[in-house]
Amino acid sequence: MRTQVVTIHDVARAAGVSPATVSRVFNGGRVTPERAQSVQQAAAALGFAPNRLARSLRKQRSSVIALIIPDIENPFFTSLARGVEDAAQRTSLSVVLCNSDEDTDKERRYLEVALGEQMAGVIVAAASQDDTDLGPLIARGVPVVAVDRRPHDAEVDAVRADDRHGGEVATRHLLQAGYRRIACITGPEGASTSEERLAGYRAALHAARSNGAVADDAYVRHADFRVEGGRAAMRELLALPEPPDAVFVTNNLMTIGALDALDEAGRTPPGVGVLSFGDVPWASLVRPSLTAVELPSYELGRAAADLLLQRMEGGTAPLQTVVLRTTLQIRESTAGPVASD
Amino acid sequence: MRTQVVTIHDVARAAGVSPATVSRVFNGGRVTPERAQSVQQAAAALGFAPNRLARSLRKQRSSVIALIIPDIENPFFTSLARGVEDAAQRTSLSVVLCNSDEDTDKERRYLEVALGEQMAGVIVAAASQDDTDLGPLIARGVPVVAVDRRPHDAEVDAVRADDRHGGEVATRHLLQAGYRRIACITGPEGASTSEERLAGYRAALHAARSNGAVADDAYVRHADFRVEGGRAAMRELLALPEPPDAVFVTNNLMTIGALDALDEAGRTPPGVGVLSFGDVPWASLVRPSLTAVELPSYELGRAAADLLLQRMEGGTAPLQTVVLRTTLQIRESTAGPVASD
DNA sequence: TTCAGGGGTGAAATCCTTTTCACAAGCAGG
DNA sequence: CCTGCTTGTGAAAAGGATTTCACCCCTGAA
Repeated sequence: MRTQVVTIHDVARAAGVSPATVSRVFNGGRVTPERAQSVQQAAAALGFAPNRLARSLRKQRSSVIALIIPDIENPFFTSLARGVEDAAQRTSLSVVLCNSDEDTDKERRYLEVALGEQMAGVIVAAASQDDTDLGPLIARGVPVVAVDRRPHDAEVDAVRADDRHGGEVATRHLLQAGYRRIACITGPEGASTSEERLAGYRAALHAARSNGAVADDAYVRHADFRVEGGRAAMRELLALPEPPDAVFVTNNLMTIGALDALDEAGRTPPGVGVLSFGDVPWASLVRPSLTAVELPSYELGRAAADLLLQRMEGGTAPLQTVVLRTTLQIRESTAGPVASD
Repeated sequence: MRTQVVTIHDVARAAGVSPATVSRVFNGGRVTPERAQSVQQAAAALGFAPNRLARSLRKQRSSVIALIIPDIENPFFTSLARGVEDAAQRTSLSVVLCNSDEDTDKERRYLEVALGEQMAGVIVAAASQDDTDLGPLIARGVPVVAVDRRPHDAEVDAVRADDRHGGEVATRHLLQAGYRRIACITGPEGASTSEERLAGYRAALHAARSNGAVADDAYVRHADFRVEGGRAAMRELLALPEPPDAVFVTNNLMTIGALDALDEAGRTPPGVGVLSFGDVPWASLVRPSLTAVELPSYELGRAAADLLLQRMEGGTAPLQTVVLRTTLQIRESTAGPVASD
């Protein structure tokens, strides 16, 4: 298993030119056509593949961009990743995905990798609002775009959904459907999406107080954006002396858990209203069908990548925050409480 | 936005030593404790982060491994990715994920990246049995492990499931449940998993011919391992003059599509038996519950990573193929055809 | 006292490209 | 015929780490 590497020197020698010329052939310098051709031939014959490390080292910039997401098992993020990929596809950049697992340590390591590997750009859905430190990347001049979640005080371009507004619309819908004791299962306290969606929920409830709506923090649960967390939170809510008659769950996976817990307790929507922020994966299989705030996951990725590419091309426009709209899809799970309940 | 990079030289100067000594401090060479400490301090003070490109260039090997998967939106692969990550976690290696999207061109590009970036190792679930060329990586001495799908004639370690056996067991179960016109929706012709699961299905049917089972290739459909493909294939099957009374679908996403198509046609399991190879994501929400061949996705990733790490540590053992067992989980969707059907 | 051996150190080579710089040749215009 | 420009080219520097090699100093054994 010989590790015989073919370098630009070998190609140069074979083609009877200097390494500089070979480099120019591959990078669009001026070379006479015939010479270029003989270089091409030599390279092909020898099976030359440029050493990207050397290239990146010299150019001070590699040709891959990193996408750091907090949960690779959440279809929302994989769809977002597709958006990023498709946008990057049109350039010569490759996308590598890093899964921080909602763990700021893992995330830090990946950020270090991105910095140390001189990646051309970074798109990050931050694991934490506070502990995600984009400083080194920014100081080094690496373009960074925050997507979905916004790190607290970082000076970066951002692409996100209108979380607060979505939360408000969702909660108003539950109120209109006749639910009164509306609970909220939201994500970890550090995440901007958690907070904003919760804020929207609170605002809607607050506005409807005179209407008999119950605004009580006993109905608010912070979980971890995962199935298990949603299940546990829902169990807790169902165990309250006066259980909620509806629940607004701020992410898709937790909704799955919540539905499981409901099922376990023998309750089903819309007897207990269930509204998910973000579509549940393969929602078509779920009965009754789920009302959800539709989150433009793919477009978020797409927009983030576009913004990044723009920035990489040297755009000096002031920092932007792009906010994408969510839309409420009303389905069966929020048809209203049953009379006897 | 100054790109002031702190190099090992700067640290050396600040600590009053040579760059070689700084390198030794970070890589475990012999250095007197006090000197080591002053280097640490200088590095911390300057915010030194080693340039991983330079390091990898010199060492001829980077410290990231690539995992190339064909569909990032398939929970099977994301779970597998978790397995790989968790195994790599215990080392100093980082995992980057590349999504080939079942596209051999995209896959080729990622393989080039892996080669050009001198990645420490590659785990690949090949998009194609024939067009996936691992040759250059292998020639270069990069450890490679094939997972789930096996490229045709590549000389690599492999980790996969007992696809053929699983397919046979699944089909036998459908036969025992009383189904007779059993269709099979399988994946693209190039993929080893498609072929093997199909082979298992055929073997089981063949063995049961005397029993009234119909073994007819009109009941076999090749699709693309995605939801849409499964839906389209199921529609075709339902449009046959004599539609099948059960279907064995060789992957999870296609099963979702098939269920959609059944629903659309007003048919439901177990009236039409449905058996999925690979668990459907969040199967707990699906009614009736689905019989499935459970695929040890996480363990496949884990085992592949372990094998890779072993190989990277210079194991010179002969090439291995690890086959992990699948288990049939019998649930409601294959309870047997209704009498009138 | 001398010599062997080993630990700690720095200078310099090395990894492989890209890019700068200098130079030569060719050509047009004066 | 000479100047000035444009092109094409190769030598060499640069990018930032690791690693080899030579060296010094010290200890322990002969």
